[in-house]
Amino acid sequence: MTRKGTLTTPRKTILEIVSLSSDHPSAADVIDRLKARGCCFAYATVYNSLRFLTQEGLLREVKLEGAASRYDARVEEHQHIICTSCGKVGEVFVGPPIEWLNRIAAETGYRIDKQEFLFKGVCPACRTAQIVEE
Amino acid sequence: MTRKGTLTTPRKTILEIVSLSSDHPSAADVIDRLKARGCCFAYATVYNSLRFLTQEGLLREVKLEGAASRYDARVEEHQHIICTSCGKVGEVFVGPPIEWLNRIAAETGYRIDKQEFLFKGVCPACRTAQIVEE
DNA sequence: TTTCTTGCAAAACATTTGCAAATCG
DNA sequence: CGATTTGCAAATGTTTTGCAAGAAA
Repeated sequence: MTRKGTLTTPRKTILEIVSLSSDHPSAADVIDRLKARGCCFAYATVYNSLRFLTQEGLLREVKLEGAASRYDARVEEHQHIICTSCGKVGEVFVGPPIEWLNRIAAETGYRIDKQEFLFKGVCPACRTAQIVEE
Repeated sequence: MTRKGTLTTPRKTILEIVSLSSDHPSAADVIDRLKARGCCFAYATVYNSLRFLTQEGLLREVKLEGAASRYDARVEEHQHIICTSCGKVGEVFVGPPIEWLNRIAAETGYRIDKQEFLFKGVCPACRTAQIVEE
């Protein structure tokens, strides 16, 4: 079942970098942080490693704003909320009500297997800032 | 308020193409369909037009699977569900319960302004096909 | 004529691929 | 050894940019 590949040095290092980051780094961010540590792997290796780690369930790929995929070491089911003012990404652990999902399934005829939700709004810090500005 | 630009020929044609499509075409799809009609504008013009039409509220940009942005002439609030088997994209008009949104706002501290939901599952046709296969 | 649009080609990104060399098992 | 993984550079796909020429107000 767990047809594991090897947790090689690049893979282990990249997993560690993402795990220590709370900001959902992109591949480019990972490369920057590798450089900051004084080590560096080929682009292809970084992308391959991120794909490998995602397939193994050790990371989750998330698509937020912007073109680049970002990676999250929190693999538990959760969603994201992004601040339209400062870009800060929050985690959302409150799952959707089952009745709502059932209604969608009934109306569309699709069987629902997975959901990816992205909320947009204003984070607490920016809300405070907005009030001060007025 | 409605600081409108001009609805030029390229813009009008591209809006028409997206409006007549029910499959949320990407910029590349639009270019293909333009060619099929025997007319063709510069890449930049297609991208500019799509951005313009989106800003004017005549189209909506949607990010589904894949790298390319796709465009939807249904600008009313709704969400999407994609079949993981055949890729067919369905529309979801059942909005989320307000209590759930309130709970998320309370737990994250964010003010929620907008949501982008992508459901994944199996469409009716593919579900039938799956049953037949067994 | 002043401003907005278009066309074109090049640039900018994000990501993948092909292949030889290195490493793992 | 045979299979997997890496590095590198080039290719791919998507979107943007710079700028001159053209169309609109």
